[in-house]
Parts: sequence; structure tokens; C-alpha cells
Amino acid sequence: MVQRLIDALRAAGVERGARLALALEPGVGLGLGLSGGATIACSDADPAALVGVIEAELQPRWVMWSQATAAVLVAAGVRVATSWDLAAVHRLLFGGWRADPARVWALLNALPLDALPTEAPLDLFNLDPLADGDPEEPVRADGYLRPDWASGAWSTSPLRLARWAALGAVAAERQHVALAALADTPRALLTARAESTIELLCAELSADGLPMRRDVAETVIADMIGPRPRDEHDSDEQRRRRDADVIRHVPNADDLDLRSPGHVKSLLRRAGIEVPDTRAWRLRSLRDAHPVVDALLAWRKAERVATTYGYAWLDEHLGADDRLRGVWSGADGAAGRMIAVVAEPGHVFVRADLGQIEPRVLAAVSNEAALAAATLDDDMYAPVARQLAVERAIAKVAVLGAMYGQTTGHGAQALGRLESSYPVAMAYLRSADRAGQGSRLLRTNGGRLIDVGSTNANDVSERDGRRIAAARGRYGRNAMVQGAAAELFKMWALTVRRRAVPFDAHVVLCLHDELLVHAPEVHGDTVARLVVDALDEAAQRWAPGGAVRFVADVSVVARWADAKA
DNA sequence: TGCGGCTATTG
DNA sequence: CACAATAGCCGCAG
Repeated sequence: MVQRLIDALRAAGVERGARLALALEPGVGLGLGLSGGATIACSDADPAALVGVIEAELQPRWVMWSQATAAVLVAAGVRVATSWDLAAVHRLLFGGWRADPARVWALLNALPLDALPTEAPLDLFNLDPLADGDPEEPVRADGYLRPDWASGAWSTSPLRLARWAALGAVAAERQHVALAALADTPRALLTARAESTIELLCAELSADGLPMRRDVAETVIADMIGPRPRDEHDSDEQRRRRDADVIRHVPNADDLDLRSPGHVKSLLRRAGIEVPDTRAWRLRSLRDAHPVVDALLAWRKAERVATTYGYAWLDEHLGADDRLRGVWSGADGAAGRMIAVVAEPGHVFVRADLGQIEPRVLAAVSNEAALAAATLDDDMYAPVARQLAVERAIAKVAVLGAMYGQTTGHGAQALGRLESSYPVAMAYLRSADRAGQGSRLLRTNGGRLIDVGSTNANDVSERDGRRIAAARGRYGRNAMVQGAAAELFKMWALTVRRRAVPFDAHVVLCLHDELLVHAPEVHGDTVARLVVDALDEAAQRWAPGGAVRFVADVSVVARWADAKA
């Protein structure tokens, strides 16, 4: 039975890397959409297992409407190698974040978004002439998706799954054509495949989680804010004691609320300290002025743990299997808790991060030979500093400042020398700046559309249109470099993901420019070498020619925090 | 109750 | 104290 399916797919031309659209529903079955328009519907209680068999035999590029499909597969224990994610490619092509099927389909068919049909309740006043079309047909006569299909309420039969998959195959084909037509960004197809497969990796990261020692985490929290409160009253009491530890340093301050910036200013004033605001970096320089300053800084840290990253956070995100799951944001790495991220027994972490990624990416995307030559150095700011005849620190802020659009300070002084030494790179940045200021369309090296208009740098102070334009210019300048850097990073992560499979090693965390791989201890060094090799491979595919050298700092550790110094 | 400002943290 | 991001709390307006 399964073999017949495989044979049929093979006969239809499905092979390694060929697109094969998939829709599945556990307990119902699956639908497949082939590029020629043919469809296959299978009734099967465990459709993910069927996908696993096809993957083992043919390894196609699975077309899916979104990461949700990948999540269904991963939850069923099935991991596929590559995908074409319609939502991810939509974001690449059209910018923005929203990528539900209705929008994806509408834009691919050049239909206006403001006329997207909504799923209105059926009543006498709902006179939509298209509402009574064939409910088994996902596309309406006017070209839009039927709202009930677009909302996902369609997966009730293998036949419907097959129709949905067929539509996915059509959408993928159109996306492919649209990407191939982007004359200025020949790498867009490559980026589309990478952005798609990243969605698979994200689904895997969500399912796997991050190994964490519960006992260590509990100890860290207890050291900062005390033992787990028994009840509400206990919790209030602990909080009162933490507040009192600060208040006691200043007479007659019992009525002040440490959570209010205004009150904190009053508190400091009573201690003889006058400050315009109470930011930590400002307070740190006043540590010697009065003991209340140190107490306040310690209080802030503890308060953060108590309210946000305390026991409740742990209970919510640390699963029964001692794996940490949930959305990762930069701030989560704070609070010192990450020393609790520990490899499981018999395993190690291979931790790696990209070095000086932004200036290296600038050298690559701008095709600046002189800057590319500097990347051959482990520390590319050293040769840049020699070239500019300035201190290394000055060279660094100058390069970073150019990418951020800085116009004042030390970096700006060296800008002129930067201009004459690296004219190609500087012209690239200036061109991005101008495009941003004029709100013109901009695409990264990998083809991602940058929507300058969507930046929240929209000054409503209406004082000065130039300020807004300048902010857009900086945004465009920055987005071209940051966006390209993200594209390289993702390719690196995917290369590691693929090459780690034979060693039973798994990427467990992607954080900005950092990768964390959980690997069996015996393969630790092998995986570490693999991570370095993967960067070369990714860089070669991302920017063929290899004029720019990329570097990664790699270490093999038991605890994540051990590598971070 | 929604939103801007403040604070912290990261790359 | 550039560029970007996230998150939570406070105070204020409605």
C-alpha cells in the first residue's frame, strides 16, 4: 500500500529536492499536491508516519502553508529535511510579518488586500453573492480564498486535504516564479529555501526545548529572592522585606514606592543625590555617594526576578522533562539564571557565535575588495585601523557608526578616512540610506523586502520631516546589513542542523549570532569542527567567491554559561 | 482599559 | 548613549 504510493510519486517525477505540497490532519489523513497539478488523497489515522516513509524514500522539498504543519509532523516524531514554507516565502517577497493563507493567496494573485473576504456569520443581511459558491472549492469565483478555508476549518476529509495541498503547490509555483523574476537579487531563491527550512528548525526548537537543571535554577532564584513563597501572604511579606532593605538606608522614606521612578528620585534626593533619571548606568557611577545606591541596584535585579523571571516563570516554561520551552527573547538570557542551562548526562554543548559579523557582511554585500581583504584577519578592525591610521577603538566605532548612520562623536571624525579607504562599501551604505529616506523599495542581498515605512521610528512630534527622513535613512542603512547578516546566520544554522544528524546532535538554541548544539559527549569535538566547517560551507553558498572570511568562536562546555565569559 | 514613558537587557 | 529588538510596570487619560 505504502509502496504503491511511493511508486506513484516516483513515477510522477517526485525526487530529492522536488516540491511536494502537503496538508495533513491526524486521525483524518493527508493530501499531496504535485507540481503538475495532480493530487493524492490518503485516508490514514497516522498521516505523519506516512510522511516519514515518503521522506525516507524520496526526500522531497515539502510545501507547507506555515510552520503549523511542521509542528504537527515534529509532534508526531517525524522530521523532514527541507521545506518550502509559503508564509516564510511570502514575508521574504512582500515584507511585513503577517502571512496567513488568505493574504498569501491574494497577493500572489494581485488581488487587493483591503477587499479580503471575512468570515461573516450567516444571517439575512449577509448578502455576499459569492457566499453560496461550492463549499468544497477553496477558491471563490473572484479569486480570493473562501474565508472558511483560509481560517483552517477545512481539514475534515482527505479530499479536502488534497485540495488544500493542490492549492499550496500552485502558490509555491507562483512564488518561485516571482522570486526568479527579481532581477537585482539573484540569491532570492536560495534565501527562500533557507527561510522555509528555518521554519522546520523553529518547530524543532519549540518541541525540543533547552536542557535545564531544575535544582540549579531553583537555587539561583532562592539566592536572589529567598525560598519559594508558601502563599500570597508569604509572597507579600518577602516583598515588603526586600523593599525595607533599601528604604532603611534613608530616614523617613517609608512612604516611597521603589517601583515608581518619581519616588526613587525623591528617595535619592533625601540621600543627597540629585539625578535627572534613575537609569542603572547613571546610578553605578554614584555607588560611593551613598549606600542606598547599591541597595537600590540590587533591589532592581531581585525585583525583576521576583516579578518576571522567578518561580512562576520557571513553572510555566520548564517542562516535566526538564526542558525549557517558550518564546526566546534577548531579555530572557538575563538574570543570571542561564547557569542552569546544563547539558544532559553523557552530553555536552557546542556553543558558537559569529565574530564581527556585521562589518564582514558589509564587506560581502557591498563587494568592497579592500574591506574584504581586511576580513582575512581574525580581528578585522586591526587592518582597518592601520589603513585609517587611527586607534583600533576609533576604527571600530567608525565602521559601526557608518552602518548605524551615526553623524556625531568619535566615529564620525574618522568617517572621512573611511570614505576614501573603502569607497565601495560606503557608497553601498549611502545608497541604502537614500533609498530609505525616499521610502523606496529596498531588498537585502538575499532578496528580503525591507519596508522602511513600517519602522516605528515615526516621530509624531511633527517638528521636522527631516528627522523622520533621517531615521528612515538610518533604518535602511542598518536593515541592509542586519538583514543580510541574519540570512547568513540562518544558512549557518541550517547547515549545522543537516550535518549534525549523523552524530545525533541537535541545535537547541539560536540567539542572534549564537548557536547552541546539544551533542553526545563522545562527538563533542567532532561537532565543534563540524560547526566551523558549516560556517565555511554556508558562507560559500551565501556569498559565492569566498572573498570574505567569516569567523566563529566555538567551545565545548557542559554549561552554557561556562562559555560566555 | 489602552498607551506612552521608563527601565533593563541583548546583539 | 547612534542601530535594532523584547518585556514589564507605572502613571495618566478617557
